[in-house]
Amino acid sequence: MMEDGLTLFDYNVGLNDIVQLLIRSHTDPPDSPATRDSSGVASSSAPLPGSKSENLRAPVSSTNVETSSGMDIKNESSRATVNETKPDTVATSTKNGFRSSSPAQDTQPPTSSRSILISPGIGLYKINELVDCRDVSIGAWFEACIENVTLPPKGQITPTKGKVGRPPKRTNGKLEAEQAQAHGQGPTTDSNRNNPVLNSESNGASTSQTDSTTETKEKEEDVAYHIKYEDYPENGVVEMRSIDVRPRARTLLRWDQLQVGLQVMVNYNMETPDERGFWYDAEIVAINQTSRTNKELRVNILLGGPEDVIGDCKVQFLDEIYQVEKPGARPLSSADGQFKRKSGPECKHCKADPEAECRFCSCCVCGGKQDAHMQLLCDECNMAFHIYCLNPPLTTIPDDEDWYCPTCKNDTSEVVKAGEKLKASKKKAKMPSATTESQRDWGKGMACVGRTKECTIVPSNHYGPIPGIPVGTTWKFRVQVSEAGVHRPHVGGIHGRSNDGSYSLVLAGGFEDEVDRGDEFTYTGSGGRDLSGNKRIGEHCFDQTLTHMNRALALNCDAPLNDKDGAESRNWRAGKPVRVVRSSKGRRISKYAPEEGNRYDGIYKVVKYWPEIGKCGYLVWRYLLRRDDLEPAPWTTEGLDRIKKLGLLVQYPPGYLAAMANKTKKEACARPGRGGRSKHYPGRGRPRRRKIKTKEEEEAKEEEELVEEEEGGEPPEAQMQEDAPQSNGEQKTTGETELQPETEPPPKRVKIEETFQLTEQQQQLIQDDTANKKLWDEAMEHLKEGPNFLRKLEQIFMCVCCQELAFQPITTVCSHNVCKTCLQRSFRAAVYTCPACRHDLGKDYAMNQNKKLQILLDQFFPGYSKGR
DNA sequence: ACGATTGGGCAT
DNA sequence: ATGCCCAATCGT
Repeated sequence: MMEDGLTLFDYNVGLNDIVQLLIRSHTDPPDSPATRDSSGVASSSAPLPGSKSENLRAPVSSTNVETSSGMDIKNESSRATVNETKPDTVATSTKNGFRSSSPAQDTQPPTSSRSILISPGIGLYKINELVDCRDVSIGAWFEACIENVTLPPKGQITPTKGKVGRPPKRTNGKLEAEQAQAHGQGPTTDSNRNNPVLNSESNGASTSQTDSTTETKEKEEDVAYHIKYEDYPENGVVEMRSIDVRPRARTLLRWDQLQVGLQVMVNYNMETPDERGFWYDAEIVAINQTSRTNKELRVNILLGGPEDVIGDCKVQFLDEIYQVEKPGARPLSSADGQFKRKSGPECKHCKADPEAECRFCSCCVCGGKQDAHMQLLCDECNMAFHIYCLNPPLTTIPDDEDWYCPTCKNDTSEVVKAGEKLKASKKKAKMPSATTESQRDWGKGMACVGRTKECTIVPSNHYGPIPGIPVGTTWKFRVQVSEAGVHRPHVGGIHGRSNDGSYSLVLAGGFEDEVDRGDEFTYTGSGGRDLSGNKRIGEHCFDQTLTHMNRALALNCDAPLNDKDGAESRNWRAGKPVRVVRSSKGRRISKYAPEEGNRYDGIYKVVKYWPEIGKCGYLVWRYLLRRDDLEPAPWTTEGLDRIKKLGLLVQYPPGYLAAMANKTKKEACARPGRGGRSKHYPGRGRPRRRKIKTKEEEEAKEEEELVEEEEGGEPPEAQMQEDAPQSNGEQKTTGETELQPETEPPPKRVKIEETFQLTEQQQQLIQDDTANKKLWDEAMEHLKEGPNFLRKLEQIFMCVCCQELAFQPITTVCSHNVCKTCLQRSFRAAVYTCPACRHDLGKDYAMNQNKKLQILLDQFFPGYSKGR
C-alpha cells in the first residue's frame, strides 16, 4: 500500500518490476473519527478498532484487526477498489451470501392455511398461489409462493433494489456449477460488472411475453407482489414487480410440440452448459434431429431485458421443456401438488445429499450443511464458512458488500509496505534458502553478480568474432565474457538457439572423457543433470537429448540434422562458426586451457556429432570441433607473440584487484555485510568507499599495481585498457564514480603493432565521408593497433544520447554523430540543438542520414543495428 | 513467466 | 577437496 508522500522508489520498485496499483477511495465521512490524517499512515499502522468508520463499513476487517494489524491494509485496499469501480446505483448487496444447506431441506411443508388461495382484491395472483418469479439480476425463474399483494404509494414504482429483489441464488446451497454461475454469468455477485448486459436491470422494460401481462389489466404494473422463494426461505419475503411474476410452469412440452420461434422455459447453465443450471425463458432457434435418439435443441436464452439475450445455446434437458404460462392461467396452490422442477447444479462431491458433510458445497471448515443463513461466501474463492467456524469467529453476518475468507484477502505477506521489497518470486520460494535458516554470507563473490555492461556492437545471435576482441583475450570471470559479448550466457556452456545454431561455447572440462588437442576437441552437450533445488550443476541422472542448446550446436554442422545417430559434415568448413572460450577449469583435462580465467580462442566449426554413453553412464551428445580461424591460436608461438604484442592480460572487473589486495591485507577488517554489498561488482561496499574515498583509493591503487606486477610483470595499463571504452558511460549508471581512477584508461605504454586491414571500399568510403574527416583522421591514428582500432571507432562514433554506436547516424553541421531516432526524439521534445554541443540546428533541420558512415559501421560491427 | 544452465564463494 | 546453493542470463 502506497502511503502519501512516498514514491515507488521507497518501495524498492525497480526498473522492469511489474506492480499492480489499486486506487484507494476517500469515501470516509468527513466527520468520521476514522478519517485518515494527511499522512495516511493511520490505515496501515493504526487500525483504530472500534472506530465508527471501520465498524460501519468493514465489520469483517475490524474483527480481523484484533489478530493482525496488517490485515486491515488488505481489507482496506480491496474494499476501496470495489467502491471505486462500482457505481452505488447498481444494486449489489450481493455478497453477504447466506446459503441454504440443501435444496430440498428447507422446503416448507404444505399446511392447510398455505393451500388456501386468498384473493387480495388487486393484482393477478392470489395469496398462496404458486408462481414463478424472475430474479432480475440472474434472469432466471424460480419457484415461489405469493405471500402478500400490495399497492405501493401512488406514483412510485417498486424498485428492485438491495436485498429486496435479491436473487434466491444468494442463499442457495452453494453447489459447484452454481458458484461458477455466480462468478460468471450469474449476476448475484459483484461480478455483475463483467456482464454489462445484466446491469441494465430492465426497469420497466418488458419482454414480449410479459407485454400481455401489462395489457390485461390496468395498473397491474403498479402492484407489488410479496413472495417467498421455495428453495430459498432464508431470503424471507421478497418484493417483486408484476412482470417478474407469472403462474407456475406446469406443462411439459413434447419434442414434436416444439417449433422454431416458440418461447419456452428451459434449464440452462451459463457457466457449464452441459450441466444442470437455472430455468430461463428461451426462444427456439433450431431443432435438429438426426436419429430417434440424437436430438438437438438450440435456443436464445432471454434474460428479461430487451438486449439481454444469450444466443445459440444448446439445451441439455430436452425432456424438461416447459410451456410459458400466461397470466390468467388457473391458479395453483400447494394443494394442487408440488409442481417442482429440478433446479440448480448438483454438487459433484456430495451429490446434494442433505445428510452428507461436504466441504465443497457446504461449510469448508466443518462440512456441515446446517445453518445455511450463517454461512458466508468468500468473494474470492467462493467457499462457504459458518461464521462460527471462522477463526476468530464472527458473531453476526457482516453487512458490507464484500467478504473474503482468511486465506484469500487477508494475506499480509502480499502487502508491500514502505521500505519493503516485492514479494519473493515463486522460484525463490522453492529454493532451499527459503526454508532453511542459512547464515551463509552470500553475495559477495562473482557467482551471482549481474552484468554491468552489455555488448551492443553485435546482436546476441551474431556468428563469428566479436569486433575488437582478438583471439587470446582473457577475462577472469564468466560474467565479463558475457559482457564482452563473446559468450553471453552467464552460466551455461553453449550459447545458441535451438532453431538457428550455436554462437559460442565454453570449454570448462566438465567431462573427463573429453579430448582437447587444441585445434581440435570433443565437446559434450548439456542436460541430463538434475538441476532441482536451484543447483546449477547436479549429478547426471538421465540421458541427454538433442534439444535446446544441443540441437543448436548440431545445427552448426554442415549436414542435415539427425537427432538419432548424429551426423558428419560434408564440408566441415562450411558449417556455422562457433566462438570458443577455454576456461581455466578445463586444465583438469586439457593442457590448452588457460592458467587463469576464460580465454577467447577463436572460431571453430562442428565437424560431426554423435550420441554415446559417457563415463557418467548416461547417453550424452558429443561433438567434434575443429579450429578454422586466421588469427593464430593462443598456444602457438605466433599466437603468444601476438598476445604479447597486443598486451593482452587477464582482465578483472573494475575494482576487483584492489578489493582483493585490500582483502588479503586487511583480512581481519570487518567487511560490509549482505546489505552493504554492491549491486554490481562485489569487493567493497559503496558506503565504505565513499567515506574513506581519497586516501584509501590511492592506497588501493598502489596495492593493485603491486599485485599486477607480481602476477604478470606487465605494466598495469595493459590490463586496464580493456575496460576503458565503456567505462565512462557505465560509471554514470552504476554510481561507481569513486572508482574512476581505477578504470580510467591510462596512457598506453604497450606499443601494439598490428595494422587493422581496411578493404579498398572501406578506405574509399572513409575518404568520402568528408563530414567526419576530423574524426576519421583521429581513428586512423589507431589503425596500427589492430583490434584496438575497432574499439576506438566505438568511442568516436558513439551517440551521445544513447551511449551506443550511432545507428542511422546523422552527422551534424557541428560534426557530431547521433542516431537518427535519438535526434528525432530530441526534436519531438522541442529541443532543436545538437545533443553533443548544443549548437542550434534549427527547427527545420534536414536530418540526412550519413549513408557512408552507416555502411562503414555496418561492416566493422556486423548487425549491430539489430534490436535497436 | 519459466526452464535450462560447464559459476563461483563459502563452509565443512 | 568436496558439497551446497546464491542470483544471474538466455531461450522459449
